[in-house]
Amino acid sequence: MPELPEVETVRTELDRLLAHQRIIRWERRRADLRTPIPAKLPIGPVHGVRRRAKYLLLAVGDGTVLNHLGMTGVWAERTTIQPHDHVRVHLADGRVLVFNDPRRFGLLELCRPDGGHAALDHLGPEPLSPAFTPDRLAGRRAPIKTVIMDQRVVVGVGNIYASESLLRAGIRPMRRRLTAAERERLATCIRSVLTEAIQAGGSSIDDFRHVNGLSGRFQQTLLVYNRTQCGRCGGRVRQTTIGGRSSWWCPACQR
DNA sequence: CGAATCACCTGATCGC
DNA sequence: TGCGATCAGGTGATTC
Repeated sequence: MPELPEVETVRTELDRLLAHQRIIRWERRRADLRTPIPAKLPIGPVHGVRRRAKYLLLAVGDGTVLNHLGMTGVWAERTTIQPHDHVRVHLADGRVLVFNDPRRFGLLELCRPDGGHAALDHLGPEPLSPAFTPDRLAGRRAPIKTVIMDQRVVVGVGNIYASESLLRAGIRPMRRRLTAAERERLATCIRSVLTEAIQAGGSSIDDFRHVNGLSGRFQQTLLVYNRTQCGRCGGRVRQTTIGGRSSWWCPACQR
């Protein structure tokens, strides 16, 4: 479900909520996420919440907890208990932070003592860092949409923002081997789409929610994803399966 | 090695 | 109303 803008939105909110707080207990209600949630997780003062790709890293006490929202993972501050609540994090001030994930593609694990984790080892550059250059999109023969969703090429782009970036860049998702000018345009559009989506608090197509339960606003700005009419030219949007994922594109705006 | 396919899991929706 | 088929924003294993 969540791509970079959604994870970054959650990061900001968790960081604010946990600032100057102390975790006194991790209450594990059910352990069966993508991998089992460890029985023992670090407690103590929260030093901060960082993000790498679509992963969240919570620095707590003398350890770091790695979290991925998968498709349907949501963090919420509430004391009630709901179906699919996997973990309840008890804070020293009495508040409770809950991780809820119906589809269980999420992840909650302990990082190595050095703060790293195998899941982070082969990730490409952050799209909003100078390390993400257009030449990252060269040298692959797969459809370009599959290439930009490959987390080894560049991180943070999922199905929604891949479609939106390609619409903005005027490139059809099934195209292979782009020209240098097209790679340049696409890299620029990936950055602008993600930046604007972060500013809008992410997109809530289905399950994504802020920590306070509110929806993102960027879905109002989407031009092709899950649409029948192109938000740019008004023409009919085509839907095709690429790399096993539903893909939307505009034959008039994209070549 | 890269590319393509599938599996993981629950819930919502659609057509009959 | 009920039921089966299909699909959903991610990732990783497997196969060719």
